[in-house]
Amino acid sequence: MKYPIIQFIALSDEIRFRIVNILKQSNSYICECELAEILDTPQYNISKHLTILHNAGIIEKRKEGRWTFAYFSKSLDTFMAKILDAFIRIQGEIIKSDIGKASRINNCD
Amino acid sequence: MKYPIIQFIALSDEIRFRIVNILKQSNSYICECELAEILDTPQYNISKHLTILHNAGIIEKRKEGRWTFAYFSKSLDTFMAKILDAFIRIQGEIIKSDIGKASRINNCD
DNA sequence: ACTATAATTGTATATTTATACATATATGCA
DNA sequence: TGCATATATGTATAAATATACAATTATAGT
Repeated sequence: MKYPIIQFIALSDEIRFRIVNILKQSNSYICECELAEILDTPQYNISKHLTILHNAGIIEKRKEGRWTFAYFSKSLDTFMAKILDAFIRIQGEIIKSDIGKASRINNCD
Repeated sequence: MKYPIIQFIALSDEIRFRIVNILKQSNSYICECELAEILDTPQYNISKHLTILHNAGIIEKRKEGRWTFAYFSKSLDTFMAKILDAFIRIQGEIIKSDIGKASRINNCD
């Protein structure tokens, strides 16, 4: 792939977009099993989507015991972070609906 | 499609991304046949990709005689325009290469 | 050591999407 | 009117991608 569209590909799937949205808006780290529950999809599905998001540099992973926590990449280029900020602002309320479902969220700071 | 990823889908294809990049960076309107030439792909292919970009609200079309000119949407939400600005800045030189190929470009203003 | 939980990975299938091809429409000009 | 150019569209195929399923690895607790 010659042109830099890897981030757009990563964000062009509904489940992946929702994952990023949850991580970004909640500013927290969440384990795979939690994401599987929130998004109502099997865990192996989340696992594969997280790999795609990670390869695009949008999220990071941290293993802790049995759990793998995902969080919005802190080293992500500021511009890319702004892109997502802007997009979330543009799109308004629709993409906020998942946040409430996250019960066991952990503050990132 | 419940979540607002239509723009990401539109930008997640290499040919479509290059079209948007050409239109955005050159700030001009370009006909389909010209795009087909620049991007070295059949005309019907460009036609279908333009439809997808148009449905995502990223580009506009203007018919003039035999030609259909495409141009970067002026009514596109300012934030979305900034998203693309930022992304182009992030990605640097790679996405500038198509611009030189456009010989018959027309200023948009 | 055994069991349960969490995640990963390989493969196979289903779905989606892009592309190819044929054809149709629309315009401009001789 | 006839012809060339530009675009659009329907359908069929090829390619890419997501999902399902099975199996494996890793960790924690009993």
